[in-house]
Amino acid sequence: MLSLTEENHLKTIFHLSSGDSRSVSTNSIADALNTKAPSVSDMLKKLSFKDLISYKKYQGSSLTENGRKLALNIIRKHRLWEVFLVEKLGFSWSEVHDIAEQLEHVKSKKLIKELDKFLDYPTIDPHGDPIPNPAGFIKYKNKFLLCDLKIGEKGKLVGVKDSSSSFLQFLDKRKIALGCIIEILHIEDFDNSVHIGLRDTNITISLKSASNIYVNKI
Amino acid sequence: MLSLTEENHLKTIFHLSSGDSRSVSTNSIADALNTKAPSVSDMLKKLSFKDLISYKKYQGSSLTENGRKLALNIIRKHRLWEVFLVEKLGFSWSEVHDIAEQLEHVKSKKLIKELDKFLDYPTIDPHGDPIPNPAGFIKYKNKFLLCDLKIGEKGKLVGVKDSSSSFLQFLDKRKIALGCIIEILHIEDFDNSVHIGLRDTNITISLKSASNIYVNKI
DNA sequence: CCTTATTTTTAGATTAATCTAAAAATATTT
DNA sequence: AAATATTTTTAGATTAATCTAAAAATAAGG
Repeated sequence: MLSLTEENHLKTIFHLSSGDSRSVSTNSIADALNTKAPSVSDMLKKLSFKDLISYKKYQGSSLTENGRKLALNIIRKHRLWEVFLVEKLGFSWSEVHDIAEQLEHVKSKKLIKELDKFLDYPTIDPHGDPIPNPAGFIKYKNKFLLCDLKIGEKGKLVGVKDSSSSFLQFLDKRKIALGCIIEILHIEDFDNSVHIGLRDTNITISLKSASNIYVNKI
Repeated sequence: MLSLTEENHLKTIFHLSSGDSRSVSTNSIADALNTKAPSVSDMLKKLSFKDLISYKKYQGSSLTENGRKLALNIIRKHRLWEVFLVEKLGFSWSEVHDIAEQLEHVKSKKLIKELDKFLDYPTIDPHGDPIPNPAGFIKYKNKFLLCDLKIGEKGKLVGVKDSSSSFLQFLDKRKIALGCIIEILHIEDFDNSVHIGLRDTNITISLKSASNIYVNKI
């Protein structure tokens, strides 16, 4: 049985390695978890001993197959709970992360099985991220950053890169939500800000914002 | 912010004092929490310092008004989650306790507010226990133990005293559920076992079982 | 009411998770 | 490639939660 801290480390390593077997630095884990490098160093030894990560001193760490399975299971739980909070309890997509961070650690196979059924087997969470299946398989869609579209191209919003609540609320204020059709109208030479067309308005957003929005070209 | 252990101690003191301001012994808390007396002793000091219990060495402890409020809030969460698990996810009443023990510690006022609404403001949990309101008020129904009914009297099952899953499964097997009408047909002189009439069968249960079933006389 | 039994607390250790400060390894830059 | 900077690890402490064993207080019984 994993402790809360062990689970959080596994999940963070997964996210930082982008689901890959890429090696992740100790400091980046510490930053992501709001903790300090020595704490992470200790945990890496422990997770390595349990064969959940492969770790050579000073060389970063990456998930083993076992570790990846466990990480994906936690992420599965997190995302299913997010769907529950939005679909059933009426939360906004900007409010659910912190609550799901707690719910994801509740231990019960049956609970997640029944929750999945109750939600009618969703495949994406409220931010557009794919929900791993019970076996730990995750299906990535190929998608583009809004900033990579050319002028005149249109995309359908399918996700965000950084789903911090401040960015999600920024989108809410502008009525930009999952599924919106966005057209690139113009890109400012001066600061690369992006003029976009929505259903019934045109607005300008910063390059940083446009680099945080995933779309499918249409 | 209370730790998980602090929350569990408060809840246990509430249960052992039957919701009263009665004083509770250190050992009884240790037994209920599957821990040892010295651990409880330490925790009592801490909770006393935080003004959540009143505690004089060697004299047992009881909840303060603050402590009672917090305990009832945890119990509220526990019971709402139990309703969710049974009503929405299809769990049996014998399966929900351990999962609710975890869910009750999730911190989010809004989560419980919305869950309550989603469940349509239930007032009792799947075992017939009353759900405290958000202000920490709990409404006890006056109810009788089945073993206290006289021969010929009838009662409607409204709760169980000890809701251990083994007892609940015992009831399930006999198709005895919340709301059942039970009539006392006969009490054996020899061992005080109780012969009861259900909707379409008569069976015999032990005195111990009959002392664990709450009914409203009808 | 004094002796014995029980309960409760204190004392002292242990484990997990954390930290700061210092040492060691790796990376960078002239 | 030597000097400097950065990253990572080790060393050593701290806090919370736990335990066992021993001491202290209370309760029970003759």
